[in-house]
Parts: sequence; C-alpha cells; structure tokens
Amino acid sequence: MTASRHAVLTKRERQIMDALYRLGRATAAEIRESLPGQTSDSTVRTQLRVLEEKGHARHEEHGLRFVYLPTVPRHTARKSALNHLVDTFFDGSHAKVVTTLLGSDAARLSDDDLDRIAELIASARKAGR
Amino acid sequence: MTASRHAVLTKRERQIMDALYRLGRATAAEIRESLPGQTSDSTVRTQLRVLEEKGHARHEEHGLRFVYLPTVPRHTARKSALNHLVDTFFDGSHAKVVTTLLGSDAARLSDDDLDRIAELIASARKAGR
DNA sequence: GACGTCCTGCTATTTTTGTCGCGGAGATGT
DNA sequence: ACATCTCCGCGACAAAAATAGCAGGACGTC
Repeated sequence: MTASRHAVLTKRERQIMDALYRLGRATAAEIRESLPGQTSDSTVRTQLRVLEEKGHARHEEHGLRFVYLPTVPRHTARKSALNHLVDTFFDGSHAKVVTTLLGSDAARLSDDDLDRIAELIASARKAGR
Repeated sequence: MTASRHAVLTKRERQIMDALYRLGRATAAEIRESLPGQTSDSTVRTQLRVLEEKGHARHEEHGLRFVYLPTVPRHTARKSALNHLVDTFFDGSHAKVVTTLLGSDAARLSDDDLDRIAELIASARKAGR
C-alpha cells in the first residue's frame, strides 16, 4: 500500500482539506460551517473519515470531540501546492510568481514586508556568487 | 450568462484543465499523453466535450483536428488560482508567498530576475508613500 | 473506388462520490 | 435512574463522474 503518492482528491475532499489547512485544526462542525452551501453534519463526518482512511487527515480526541487536522504539515503541503501552481501557470518560474504578486497588488505589502523581501533578495544575490 | 464563478471541477477535469494551461493549447491526443496513467482517447475527448459544455474550454478547428484551449485566459486563471492558494495556505498574505519563494529555492532566480524584483519593490515603496 | 488511418460525436455501462438516516455511546441535568 | 444532548460510525441509496465501444466522415494511397 504505497500507492498514495500524488493522491488526487475529489471535489469535496479538496474543499475539506482546504478548510482544514485554512483553519489549521477543526471539528467536524467547524468545517461544515466553513463549507459553502449547507451540508449535513453526518456528511462532513463521513468525508472526514474517508480522508483519514486515505491518509490525508487525522484526528485527536480532545475531551469528547474529535479535532481534525491534516497529516501533511501545512508548510509542506503549501510548498507542493505552490510548486504545482508554478508549473501549471507560470512555466515553472518562481520569479514570474513573485513579479505577479508584487505587481498586481503591491498595496497589500507593508513596509516591513518589503524590507524583509529586499533582504532576502540581497542574500540570494550573495549566495548566487 | 453562464454563472461560472467558483466552478468546482472534478478530478479529471482539473487534470485536463491543468494540462491545458500548462500546454497553452493542445489536441486530445496531446492531452492524453500528458495525463498520468493510461487513458483511452475517447475518454479524453468525452471529458473535453464536457469541459466545453461547462464553458471551461473551447476548441478551434485546425485543418482536420480540434485544438483545445481554455476559455479563461491564463493570466486570469492563474490570478485566481494564486489567490485561492494564498488564502488557503498563506493566511492571505502575499508577502508570505514571496518570502517562501525567495527563501526556499532562491537558486532558481537569475540575477536578472532579482534585479526585476528589486525594482518592483522600489516602486512599491514609492507607491506606498 | 476500395482500403486503412485518423478524427469526431454519441450513448451505454461501470465506478466512484456524495449524502444522509439511524442507532449507539458517553456525558449532563433533574 | 431517566430523559436528553452531543457527537461518533456504519450502511444503504442516489447522483455524478469516468470510461470505453461503436459508427460515421474526411483524407490519402494504390
């Protein structure tokens, strides 16, 4: 059973995993609330169980209730999500993403952010030589 | 008025749309080749037809064969994909994405890239004041 | 003009998803 | 101890998705 490498998630599963990553950790009820439209509680719980079987999520028992969380840590998952997006939409170029982000909506970056980024660029230059 | 706001794609549909965005434009056969595993040609074509009905793709007739392409232009699609990813994995912070990209794999950025980015930062600073 | 190749559109069938109701297992309150 | 509340898991069914078989049209070749 080594097959679950790049497991492809279904629509619902992806919605739930997204919610899980957005929230970090959540109960079935919390997840249901964060889903679009209305969904029965038992539906969400069933999906969660499936997600657990597939190895995408796990739960901890806090008191009475289950708190679900992703098995793959956020920073890992986001790295691969980012890579996939970069490959699909940006020809594999990290730089294109950066310029898109900076160009399209620079207003969302604070001065501190800009400083931090500038610093990273500086060190990238150093490392490059 | 095809209300195509957050149209949720199925697994296969997403695979195909990704391929389409990666390739820019492609025939059914090319898409099939770029899919993981083996899939019948007619399966791919059926999916393509569904994608057209749903308004996600369209085709041009080049000579005898159909060349498919996304209806939503790449730069538009990638912007929303990027936003979704930022919301899900980066707390809505564009800056976090930038720092992740710069930090994790700076080697992929050329000097030219770094120059361009530095310039964008400079102008963002100006605009911010 | 008969044949083989390459392509397309349907349509039917099989698989997978998605949904939810129901029963049970604690906890809680009276 | 009983009624009640909350939350869980299972199993059954409906709905959607995925796959592929088949027929037909346009070309090119001999």
